[in-house]
Amino acid sequence: MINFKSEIAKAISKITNINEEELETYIEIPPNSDLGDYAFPCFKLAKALRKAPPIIAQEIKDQISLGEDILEKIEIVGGYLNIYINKEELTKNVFCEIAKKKELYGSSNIGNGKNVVIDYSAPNIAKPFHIGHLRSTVIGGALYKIYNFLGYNSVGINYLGDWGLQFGKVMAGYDMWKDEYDFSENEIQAILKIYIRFNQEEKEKPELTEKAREYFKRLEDGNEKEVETWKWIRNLSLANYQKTYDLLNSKFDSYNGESYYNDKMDAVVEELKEKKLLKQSEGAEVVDLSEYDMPPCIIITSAGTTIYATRDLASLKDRINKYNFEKAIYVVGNEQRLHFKQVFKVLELMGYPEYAAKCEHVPFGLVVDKDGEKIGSRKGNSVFLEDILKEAMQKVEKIIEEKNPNLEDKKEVARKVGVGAIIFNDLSNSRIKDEIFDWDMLLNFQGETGPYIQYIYVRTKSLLEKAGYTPEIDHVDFSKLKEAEAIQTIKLLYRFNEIIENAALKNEPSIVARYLIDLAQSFSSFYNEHKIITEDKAVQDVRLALTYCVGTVLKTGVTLLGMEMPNKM
RNA sequence: GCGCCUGUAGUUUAGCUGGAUAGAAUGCAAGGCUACGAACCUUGAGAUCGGGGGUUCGAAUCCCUCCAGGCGCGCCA
Repeated sequence: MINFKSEIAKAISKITNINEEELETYIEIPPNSDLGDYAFPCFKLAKALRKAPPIIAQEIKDQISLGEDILEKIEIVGGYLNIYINKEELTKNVFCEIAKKKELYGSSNIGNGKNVVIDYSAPNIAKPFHIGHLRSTVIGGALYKIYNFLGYNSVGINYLGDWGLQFGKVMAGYDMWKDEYDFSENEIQAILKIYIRFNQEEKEKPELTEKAREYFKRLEDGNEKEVETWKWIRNLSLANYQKTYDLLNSKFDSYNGESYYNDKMDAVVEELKEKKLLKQSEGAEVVDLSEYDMPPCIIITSAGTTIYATRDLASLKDRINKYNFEKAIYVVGNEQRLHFKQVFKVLELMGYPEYAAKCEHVPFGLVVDKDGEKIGSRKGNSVFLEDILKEAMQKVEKIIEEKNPNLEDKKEVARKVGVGAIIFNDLSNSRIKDEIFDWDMLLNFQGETGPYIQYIYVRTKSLLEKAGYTPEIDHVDFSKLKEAEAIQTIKLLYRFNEIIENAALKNEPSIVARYLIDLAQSFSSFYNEHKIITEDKAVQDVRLALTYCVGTVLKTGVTLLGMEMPNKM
């Protein structure tokens, strides 16, 4: 495909003798398509060239040499150089590329097989998998697919919270109260009930905490009975989580959680000691970070135990050795910003600055309820993610009954649309802001939503089927494409790869989500205004090709976000 | 107290390496199905870009300051 932007930059570079890459970053897309397809703001060069912007613009316009296949015309408006590109050539490029690459259109190999380790989801075993875990799971899952699409080798790690005092609590509670609960139907529910009860009773009976510590100590020491119980609970939880992961289409390459690093932390502590980074402070062993305006990073508690920073360092070292990563991404809540800043700094001080520079914390806002309260497991207002997904599916099924009662595979469509609605809702807004969890909003399928995109896709698909269309670009007569009819949509299609690369650069899947909305809206307006199937065969061919291209890109984009496209809805 | 994040139509928001008229969606008002699918489309009203300074040809965007909300600031993760 022709890269119009870089061709323009190259041509301007020849005239001005300014670095091509620099010029390319200046090129913008005008707010209004009447002002051209690309714009070059000449103010940027005024200082370097010591000339007034309009003069620069005139000079560039007079001297620029770009082939007819690229350039249609250039106009000067204010200090801007408005560049109109050859639409026919653009369209040909886009159509041919999509027909050739199909659902790989937009992909690239800039990742070149380098490993990107993505740490996401990470539920706490023995605690409910609730709505709070949705964001990490969904954002991480989208990044996983996006990086793969760009040629990276994504490694998804589910850093399970499968170790710690919480297990002591569950085991102690289980031994005390197991006869009071029904384990025959839903074992995991019973365990959760025990855990919640333990936490409540613990407030009045501190001796329960002691008891939990004893149980956990026995687990750490490898006592057979506790280890067996631990395995049982872990497997049970994993099987339970898998149901949610199946619905969300989440994949992981490793489930190495905290327990996995249990025996790998001594080495880290030793290394820190060797490198003289550890300091005694208030009975604990810490890495002093005051030089970097940060509080100290605790490595060993005053009780002599390790802590999450220790585990994160151990896991980082493990990931360096195993994957030699190009990037290590942690999709973890905003509240842990400082923690990761500290851990990455300690890694740097340990003598791995090149890897520390490749570590990125990808934070996201809380999921809060309508009153702005954090939704957590402690207050008992927890909503299981699985139940939410199921409720969304039921809601969609009801809508299908109303709108399209004769639809085949209602359940399957309801799953794709309902789950898609929730995923898309989570991804369409900027990561860092809090997400308000509100049933009415979540299940409002109007407007900028997943179902809207799916609906537009289904329309493209049924239209192509009706026309018996197969993607043969050769017979398309591109001169038949009148600019005003579809060019906005085609320009969007052209930018798809740029969008994906930008989303990866910023670790921001919402860029893709919003792009898909734009594309769907753009096509939808086109579709509504113009008959696709018409008498004029040549025009029809162009429009069908466009329809095919839009459908293909919508599907690819949606898949990257972890959603599925229904064939009908 | 210190640090970080957030503040844009009634609501949810895009734009934030400064650039052309601040884009959407929802809700509201009006219109469009004898069908290439109305879960759609078209049109309209609705914004002191949290307040105040500053930097400059130009600020929602950069700097300072204040206000509001959230998160974090040593042995939970």
